Amino acid sequence: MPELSAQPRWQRRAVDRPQELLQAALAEFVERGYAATRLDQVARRAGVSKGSLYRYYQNKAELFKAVVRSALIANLDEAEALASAHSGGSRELLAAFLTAFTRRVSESALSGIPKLVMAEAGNFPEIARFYFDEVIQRARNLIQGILERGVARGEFRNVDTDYAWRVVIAPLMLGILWKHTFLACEPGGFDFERHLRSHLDLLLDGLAAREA
Amino acid sequence: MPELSAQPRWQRRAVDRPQELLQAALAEFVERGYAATRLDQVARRAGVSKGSLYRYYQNKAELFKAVVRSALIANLDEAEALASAHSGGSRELLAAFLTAFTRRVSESALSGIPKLVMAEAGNFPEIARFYFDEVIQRARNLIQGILERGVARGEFRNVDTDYAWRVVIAPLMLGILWKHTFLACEPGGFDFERHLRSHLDLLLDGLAAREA
Amino acid sequence: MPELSAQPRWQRRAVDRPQELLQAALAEFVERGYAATRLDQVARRAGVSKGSLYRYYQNKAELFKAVVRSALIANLDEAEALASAHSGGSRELLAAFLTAFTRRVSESALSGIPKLVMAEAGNFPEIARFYFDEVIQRARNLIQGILERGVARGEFRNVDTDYAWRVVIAPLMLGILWKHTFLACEPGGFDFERHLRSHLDLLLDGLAAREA
Amino acid sequence: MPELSAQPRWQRRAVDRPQELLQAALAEFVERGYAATRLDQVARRAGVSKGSLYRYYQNKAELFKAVVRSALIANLDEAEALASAHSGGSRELLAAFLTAFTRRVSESALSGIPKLVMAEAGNFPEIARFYFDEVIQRARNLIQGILERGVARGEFRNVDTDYAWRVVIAPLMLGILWKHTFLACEPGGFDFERHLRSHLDLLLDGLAAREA
DNA sequence: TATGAATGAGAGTTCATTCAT
DNA sequence: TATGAATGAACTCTCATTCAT
Repeated sequence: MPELSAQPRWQRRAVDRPQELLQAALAEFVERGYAATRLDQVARRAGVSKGSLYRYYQNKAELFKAVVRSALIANLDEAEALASAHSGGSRELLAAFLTAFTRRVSESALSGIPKLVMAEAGNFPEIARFYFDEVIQRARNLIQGILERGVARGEFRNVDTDYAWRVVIAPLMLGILWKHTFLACEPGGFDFERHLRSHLDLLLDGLAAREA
Repeated sequence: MPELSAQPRWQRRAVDRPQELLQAALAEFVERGYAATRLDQVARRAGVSKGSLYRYYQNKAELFKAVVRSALIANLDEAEALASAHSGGSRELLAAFLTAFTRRVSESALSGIPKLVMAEAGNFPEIARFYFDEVIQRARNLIQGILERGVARGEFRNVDTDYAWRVVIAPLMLGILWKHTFLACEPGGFDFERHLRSHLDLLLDGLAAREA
Repeated sequence: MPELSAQPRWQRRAVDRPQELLQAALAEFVERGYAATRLDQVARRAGVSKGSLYRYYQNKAELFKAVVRSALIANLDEAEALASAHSGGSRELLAAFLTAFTRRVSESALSGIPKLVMAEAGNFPEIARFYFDEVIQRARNLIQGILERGVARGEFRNVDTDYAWRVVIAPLMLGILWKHTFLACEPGGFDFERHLRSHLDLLLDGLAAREA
Repeated sequence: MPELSAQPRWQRRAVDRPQELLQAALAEFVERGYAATRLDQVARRAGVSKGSLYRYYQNKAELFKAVVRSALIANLDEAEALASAHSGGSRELLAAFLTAFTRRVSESALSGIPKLVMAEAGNFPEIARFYFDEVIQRARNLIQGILERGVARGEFRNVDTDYAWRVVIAPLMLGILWKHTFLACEPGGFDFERHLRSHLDLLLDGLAAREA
């Protein structure tokens, strides 16, 4: 009675497959970069055969794009949600956003994505564009919005918001970079919290001593 | 009949070749990343045959390291020189340094190196370490020194200099990133001068509005 | 329309492939030596693509070692079996062994292995050592054992068995050499049987005329 | 007065060059085999530039042939000389020849040549043929002549001289082989003198015990 | 449908040979 | 004439992709 025997060996979790593949691929791509990533290894990590990959993704480049897309999309919604919680002062709002983002970077493996995008932008212009449109632009809208609101309300000085938003964001990117590039070189490790505090301190109050 | 045999098929240029090869390789590596760069293409760009590369560099990895090393070494001395010109106030000193660095990034092709290092750090730990030791650490000494001097002289607030130096540097890195990753995505281009002004403005005076 | 798509372009033969590859490689290595053997050619001879070789053997050197190992191992057991058939006089035993070995050399393609090992010993010390340990030493034990037994039983003169075994073996090696090096040069060909008879005749009774 | 200055830097010893090159090449070819020998290395060993090689030998194959030829020719005359000293008994003559040859093998670097020829015979049929004609055939004439003379004079048994000569020679070849292939594997080394004694002992008197 | 053996284009690398100097 | 930089064909090896099973 062959029919009686339960689930056929494959199809086990055909539904979860894409997710598992994306996770495995994300890890490998972040670890080694696009070119140095072996599909063989991705498949092994996901617990499937190399051939099966091609059932879900047309080829390596498509897999890569899917990885980036899916990783970003997961994050975008949360960021947006955060942004709409705009009660309170602009100062607090900005701090809240930067804090939330820093937490995320320090904790999640997803922070590998920005690094990946930067590294492969030359070979994948569409990825760069996608990231720019979906991440950078949204971040810009968010930050610049906060800045303009703050200026309008008299909480912030009248800064050049068209460019200032990048300066605001820069230490976040540096944090990502540090985590993925120089962590191994720092003997004492890197304290994200302290970095955040330093960032907020300088950003809000500047370096200059105030005369009494 | 001198005209008969026109110019020779190739020339012996043992002295200049290494430099030419490094330049060609730098351009290709920055454009495509390590793995996607074809030695064939590097050679063609330098105007030699693929085999000639191997007279000067043992293999692809060595060529890569040589590219990074030579590009960095050229820059380090100047940075150091700049640092020793320490007359004047700390505020001016800091501004001078950031300005000089921004100019360099915006003008020279060498700014591709940091991006390259970040992208390949995972596959070339020694390169990451080298960059960290020779560039990052020097920059840290420089910046942190200026900060501490400024604090000591009462020109700056008493900030956490152990971490603040990274915040100071972050917009420079973002500038590099922008140039090499997102320039093509920005319809209006990127104005390094304005970015610098914004950076200095925020860094020195902060966001917060001062009460009268 | 079954005729439309004729036989498949290739077949999966994971079980037989290694053997087929070894055979093809053996032939090529013997014919040309290690360095002059092209993997391309080995693959073609085995009826597979170049890339397939690498599924079964890590690289050329490993393929070479596998060839030598597998060729030897096949033979060793038989030799051993032969040796244990030690009934009868020592004279007959020695003759039986030399005869069996000569037959094998004259008939099998495996006799190319010793020649190969000799030729490549300089570049593959491990192969030389492997051959020495697995073949030469066994042969020595076998022959020297027969000699000592013969001496003990009064069948042989009291010869220097520590060195004599090599003299006993020498004409076998010469036979191998002849087959693989000078066969084409001998207009009348080479008669292994006659060589063997000559060998046994001289070995057992020597050259010297006996006085009545 | 530029003419006054003594010998121009090259031409130093243009006459000796070929000899020096042959020596260097012999050493390299014996050490590594034909294919693995680098002309670069040969040139360096001879103290000239790679390009200069081509002034004396058309290409690698020609150099190889010249090496073999010159190495052999040096030896042949001596062997011939030895052969003509045919006073005394056949037994002594044979012993004298084998002794002389063994000495030569154990001492000179030229014994690498036979090994080289055997190894490369497949790729250089002309070399094999040359060696066969110039060395093997002469050796055969020599040995077979001694054997026939001995038989005719009643000093030797009536052996099959057409094949016996090879059996006589075999231990010499084995000696060469041992020196160049298995020397490193023998912990106690290899005593050529003892090998020779064993050879002569067995060859002349055989293994068989004589009944009283 | 899942597998992984088989493919084959293309990469890095080597080196005999040539030729500008 | 001697040199060694430059060449380029040819090789080993890799791996994304296909397809027989």
